[in-house]
Amino acid sequence: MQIDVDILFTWGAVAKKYLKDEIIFYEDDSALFYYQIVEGAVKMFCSNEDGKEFTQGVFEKGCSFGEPPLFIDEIYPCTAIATQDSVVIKISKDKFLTIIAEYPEINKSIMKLLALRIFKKSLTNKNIVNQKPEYRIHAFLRDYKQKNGVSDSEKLQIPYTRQEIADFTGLRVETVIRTLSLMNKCNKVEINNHKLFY
Amino acid sequence: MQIDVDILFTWGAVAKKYLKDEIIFYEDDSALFYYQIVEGAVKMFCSNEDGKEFTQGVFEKGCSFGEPPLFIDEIYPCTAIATQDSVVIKISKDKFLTIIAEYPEINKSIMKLLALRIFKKSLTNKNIVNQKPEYRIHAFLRDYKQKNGVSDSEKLQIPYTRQEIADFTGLRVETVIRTLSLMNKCNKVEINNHKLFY
DNA sequence: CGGTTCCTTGAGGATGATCAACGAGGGTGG
DNA sequence: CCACCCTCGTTGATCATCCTCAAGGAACCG
Repeated sequence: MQIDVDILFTWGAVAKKYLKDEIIFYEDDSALFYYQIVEGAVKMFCSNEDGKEFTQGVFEKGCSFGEPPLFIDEIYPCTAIATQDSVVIKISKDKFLTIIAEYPEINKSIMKLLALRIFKKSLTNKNIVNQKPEYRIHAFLRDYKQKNGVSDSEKLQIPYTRQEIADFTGLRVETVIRTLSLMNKCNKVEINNHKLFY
Repeated sequence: MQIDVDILFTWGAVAKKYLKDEIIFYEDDSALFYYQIVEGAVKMFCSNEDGKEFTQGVFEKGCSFGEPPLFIDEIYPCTAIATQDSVVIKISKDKFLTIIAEYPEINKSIMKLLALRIFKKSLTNKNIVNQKPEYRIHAFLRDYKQKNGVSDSEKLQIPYTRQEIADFTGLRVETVIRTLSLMNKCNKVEINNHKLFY
C-alpha cells in the first residue's frame, strides 16, 4: 500500500473508474497527477513504430504508478491502460508533492519505491540485453514468482498469455511458445493443458 | 552536485582514491556506502556468462552512484569501476539515510535523482527492445548529447570508442562499426578520421 | 619504430522474426 | 444442444540480420 487512502482523500484526491482497456494517460502526455489503484489492474507499456509493444510494468490493487515524471517535470515515457475494470485515486502533482513533504513516513516509502523500481529496471535491462530467449523468459518468470512471495521450490501457475510474456520480454509470440516448449522438455517449466507452471 | 561535500565530511565521510580500472564494488556485494565522485569517472556495468558487458551508466565529477540498493537492503545489480584515476567520497549507509532525513533539500534532490534514473532506464529499456541497431545507437547518441546540454543542431564529438558504444547499446563492435558507416552515408552522423560526431 | 589499442572488412553461420495456416477452448445466441 | 466466433496456442517454412571468427590496417604513444 503506497499512501494511506484517507490521507489522499483528506488532501482532495478523487477516485475515478476506468473500464477495461481504457487509457489512463498516453505516452508523451505531461504528468499532472499521482495515481494509486484501489481496485483492478493497470499496465504501462510503450510501442514502437512497427507496432510492437513492450510492457514496462503491471500494477495492482494498492500500487501507485507513473510517479517518476512528477518529480522531474517530464512527460510520460509510456502509456497506462486499465487491464481490468478499475478504480484509481488521482491527486494533483502539487498536492502529492506537498504530502510527501509533510509526512516523513510517506516520503520514505516513496523513496524506497523508486529505489526498488530502479533496481528492477537495472535487472530488466541486463536480462533483455542478454538476447537469448530462454534467459529472458527465465528472468521474467523468476521475477514474477518472487514478486508473489513464492519460494523457489513451489510451483506456481503463471497467469499470463504467451503474448503477454512476449510483450514483457521483448520477444515474439512464436519465439516464446517455442522456447517454452524446449524449457518444458528440460523440466525448466511445466506445461499442462497449455497452462504454464514455474 | 548531489550532496554538499562539507555536509558529507561533517557527518564523517571519507575520501578515497581509486586508480584507473580499480573496482569500487562488485555485482552482488551488499550495499554499505553512499558514493559521490569528487574527481574522475566511474562506470557501472554488468556482464553475462559469455563475458559480454552491458554498461548501465557512467558517472562523473559531482555525481553519486549506487544509491538505490541502500534504500531497499539489496545487493548491487552491477559492478562499479573507476574508468580514470578518481577520488570518491564514501559515507556509511546509516549516516547517508540520516542526512536525507535531516536535510529536506537533499531529500528532494535525491528523490529527483531517483526519478530521473527511472525515467532514463525506461527509455533505455524501450530502445533496447527495439532491436534495430541504428535505432539503439541513435537513442544513445541523442541521450549523450542531451546530457551534455548541446542543442540538436550543434555537432558534438562523441568521446566513446566503438566498443564502448557497443557496451552501452548491447550490440557487438562490428555491428556498431557497420551501422555507424551506414549512418554516416545517410548523414545521420559524421565520421572524420575515425572520429565520430553527432 | 615497436607495441598497443582501436577500427575495419569479409565470409559464414545461427537464430529470432515473419508469414501463413490451423487447432483448441470458451462463450454466446439461436 | 449446436453453430459460430473470438482469442489463444501451435507448427512449419523462409528470410533477414546480427553475431562470430579471422585477419589486417590505422592511429597513437613511449
